[in-house]
Amino acid sequence: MTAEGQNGDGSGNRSAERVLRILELVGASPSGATAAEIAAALGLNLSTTYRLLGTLARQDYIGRQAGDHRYILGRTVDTLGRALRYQLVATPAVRAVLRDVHAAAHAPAYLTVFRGDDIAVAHIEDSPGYPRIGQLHVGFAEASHATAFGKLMLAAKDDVGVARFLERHSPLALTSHSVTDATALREQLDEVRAQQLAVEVEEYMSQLACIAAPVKAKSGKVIGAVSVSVSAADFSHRAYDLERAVRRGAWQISSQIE
Amino acid sequence: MTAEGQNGDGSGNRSAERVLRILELVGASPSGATAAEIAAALGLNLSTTYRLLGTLARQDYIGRQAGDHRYILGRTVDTLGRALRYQLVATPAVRAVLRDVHAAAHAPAYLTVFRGDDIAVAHIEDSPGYPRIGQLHVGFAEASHATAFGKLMLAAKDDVGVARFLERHSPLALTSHSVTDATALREQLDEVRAQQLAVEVEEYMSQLACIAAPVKAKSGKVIGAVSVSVSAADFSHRAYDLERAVRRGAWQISSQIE
DNA sequence: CCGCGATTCGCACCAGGTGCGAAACGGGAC
DNA sequence: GTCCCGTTTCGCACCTGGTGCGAATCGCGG
Repeated sequence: MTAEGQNGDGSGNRSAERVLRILELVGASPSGATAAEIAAALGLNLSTTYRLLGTLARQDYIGRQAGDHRYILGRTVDTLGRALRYQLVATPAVRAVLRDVHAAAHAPAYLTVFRGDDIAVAHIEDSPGYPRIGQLHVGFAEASHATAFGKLMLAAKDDVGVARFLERHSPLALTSHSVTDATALREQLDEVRAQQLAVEVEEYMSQLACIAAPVKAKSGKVIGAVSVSVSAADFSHRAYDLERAVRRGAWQISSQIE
Repeated sequence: MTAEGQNGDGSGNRSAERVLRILELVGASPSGATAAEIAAALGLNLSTTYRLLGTLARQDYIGRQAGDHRYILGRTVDTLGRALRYQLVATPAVRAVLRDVHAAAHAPAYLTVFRGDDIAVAHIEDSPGYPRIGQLHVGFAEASHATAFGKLMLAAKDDVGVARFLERHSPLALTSHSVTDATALREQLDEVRAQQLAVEVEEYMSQLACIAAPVKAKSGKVIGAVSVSVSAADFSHRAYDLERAVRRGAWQISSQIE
């Protein structure tokens, strides 16, 4: 290792990283990429590129539309994407709990799972007509200090973790109610820890309020959240019922784990 | 190469293939997999496994839930899955065309893209209340000789291609109207080629009919289909209008390509 | 029939990847 | 606290698998 690699860290392999990089690159261009483009973009030899593309194609990670010589993502990517969704939800029993929460709260119910600084939306149980968190869908979502489950995720971290998060995602003002001051936010998190509950009113979207309870592994570690969203107007007089609903749902899911 | 590889073909690399295999394996187990399990399943050395897992984790292809030591699929997989859907649909203009087809036909409109022997559902335009092809969603779908777009895909192939397809997917009888005889099917395909249109009545699902027109690249090659599904009862007296709608939609999309 | 991109093939070199063993974590159990 | 067991990282020597180059082949449009 003559210290000339553009590869930041020490350990690792090369071709593996390259295939993955290719995959991302192919995914990033809406109309796919040609072998030559890929080689150029990643600084690879053309032969090497074709060999790696072959490996990807053989396993159906990439493919090409009839007659075109551009590579685009393939069937396996689709399969993996679906698998991811299943992994997040795991059991049908979990869905059932969410359905109950939804029914009890008369509001959209969400199950989110925490993954480092990321938030994965595992499941959404909803019926038409309720105020929903805009553009939230199953899959990964941008973590935000302004959502109830975001607060819960942050509250699960220690000071270092919170600091690191804030470095990367500085607290933006999404609405006029968003908390943007780091100290104020830390105080909120203390409150969240004490109550084992996070509440947010119009911090993320105006007119919208959200309440979330922690899902815990049997070790006690917070690994996700059950939450519901309602209109800010409704929130004040229904707060207690909503709290009951999410607490109950989170408890049920927690006890189902493992 | 002492001819002892369990790897069927000649060319290829190893670690690349291994990462991909790991990815699939992790995706295949609903609750994820531990490093040890993966190593065992793929016959890898533990050290190697960790190194490869490290590569995958660093690029966020896999991750783990807080506190658990099982690996599950990560954020990048989600990103790629979404990218795939965009690649299939490409432009908003295409969606607009489908919307028009949907409106004109008063029926669900589908855009499918052909990829070898696979069919990818690129987009569905629908409103509640219409008879829809069961369980069809955006992403890859099993190709079938009993669907209108399946016939179109087959018609785009030469005799060898059709034969190869039939070897792998023998024509099953999904309903009492399904065509299961290879010769009869070939005749159907000739008709499809002549008409540049595929029709199917209750061959795939009873009570359901489907009509599809080919989308062509500027080279003239058939690369996909625009189709609609209606109840079999409706089909007879609306056939002409439906044909117009899909032909028009397919034409518009074809002319938009590139 | 020629020419130009895309794609595959062959081969020699050598650095990246592998496997092994051992060491450092980490967290329950007692 | 201490011991144990499973997980994860580290170091190192060997050598195989991967790379890059050039040439050959394919496929198509003119």
